[in-house]
Amino acid sequence: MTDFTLGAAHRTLRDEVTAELRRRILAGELAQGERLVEDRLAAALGVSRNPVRESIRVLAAEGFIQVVPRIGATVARLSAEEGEELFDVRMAVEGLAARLAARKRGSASAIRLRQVLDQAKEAVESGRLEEVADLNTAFHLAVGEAAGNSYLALMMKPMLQRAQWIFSQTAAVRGPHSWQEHLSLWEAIEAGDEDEAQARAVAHVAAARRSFLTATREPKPAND
Amino acid sequence: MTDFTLGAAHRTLRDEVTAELRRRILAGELAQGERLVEDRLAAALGVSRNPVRESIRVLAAEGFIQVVPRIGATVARLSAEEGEELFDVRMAVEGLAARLAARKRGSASAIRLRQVLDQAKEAVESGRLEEVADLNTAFHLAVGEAAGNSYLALMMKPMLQRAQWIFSQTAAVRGPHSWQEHLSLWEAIEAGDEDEAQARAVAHVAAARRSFLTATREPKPAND
DNA sequence: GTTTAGGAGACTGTATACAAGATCTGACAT
DNA sequence: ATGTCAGATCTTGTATACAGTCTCCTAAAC
Repeated sequence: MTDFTLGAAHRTLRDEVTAELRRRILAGELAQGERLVEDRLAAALGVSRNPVRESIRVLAAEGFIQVVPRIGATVARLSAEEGEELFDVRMAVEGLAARLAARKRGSASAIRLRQVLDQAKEAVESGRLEEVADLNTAFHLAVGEAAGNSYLALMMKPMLQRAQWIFSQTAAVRGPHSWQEHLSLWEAIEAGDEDEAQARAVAHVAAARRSFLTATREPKPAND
Repeated sequence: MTDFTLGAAHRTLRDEVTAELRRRILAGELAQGERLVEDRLAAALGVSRNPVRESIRVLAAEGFIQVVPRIGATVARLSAEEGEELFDVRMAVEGLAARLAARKRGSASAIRLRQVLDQAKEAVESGRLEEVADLNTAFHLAVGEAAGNSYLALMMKPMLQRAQWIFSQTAAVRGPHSWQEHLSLWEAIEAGDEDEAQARAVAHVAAARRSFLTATREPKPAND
């Protein structure tokens, strides 16, 4: 069978492997610290070691995998502290993203924001939980893209995926309340109110941090 | 000849190729948009295509290289706008880094700050220009590491290298004045004054932006 | 029982091979 | 002169091969 995607739109095995490994890590199917043996991954995914190796480098650069030369790769470990630290970075970065998005209101990518909100509303109501998590990341990323700052978007993507990972690991789900805050952030962006947009984005991340903290401090033993 | 580095400290060819390609891009030896043919790079560096390919993925994740499936890799292009945009991100991120570093003052990595400052003073006085640029990046990164936030440091590294690239491309050198600001930032961090540290870091980046803007607006034609 | 040497097996790092798509060249048709 | 089509060439994507190192187990020495 030949492939049907042409030219630059072609998805290479490497891309698919990268996406699949990232998905498995985010979904918790690959546990923190778990050893990643190239041979076995390659066999499991039905490819050779080469695409797997390239994927491992990419995921290592994104911080999901730790590589030690001549020893091998493992899924990264996230201590509770490291989890909490990420929220500080997010507040700074996402605050900026919201501000810039408000400044640039009406750009083409602002439409995408509304789309994601609508999709999410539907997914929340029908209780498709995993999809909701993806849409959450998609919304935050869309804010980054609406900011019209190419490096900001580039850098936010792995940051937000890492945030999603943290939440999936701690089982701290926030539910519809979080989407209310998204809607409120969207309104501020649409209104072009920079200060308000930044404030709401920061408050939203701060709320997420609180729910992360209560989730880690009580139900589950910290994993260290 | 066998290698002398043992265990995890071993430097693989991939690591060396990555470092060398990054260096060539930062130094301008590889021009923006330049085509990167795996065969030729491999031959030029005396290795096989495999380490080169893995390097390309890493540098693409860092934003220095653009990869199009089945077409190939090119050195990324930086428009003047994209260059300017990075400063916004830097102000947010480095402001946070300085604040956290001040909060954590006295940590082991704070000593490193002073070391870099001393090395830089020497390098500035003897006019070793390329080394000064590296030390500038090293100082900013050291602030990030002194913040004691693992993701912050991880994410700042490519961001600062990108900043160094931008400056090397525009030939906007700031000289000793910049190091005065570094010293001043260091003092605020040492004093544990969070607000002042953040303010000085932001002001420092803002000053860098101004010097970038004057450099691009006048002497050289923008490369778009 | 503990320690150490040795060797088998497992795994990574690197090189090479091959298939398929992308690009270029030049001839031919209009 | 312009456009288009076929073939040759270049380049990437993927698989396979092999060498060197690391790990772990076993057995011998103390």
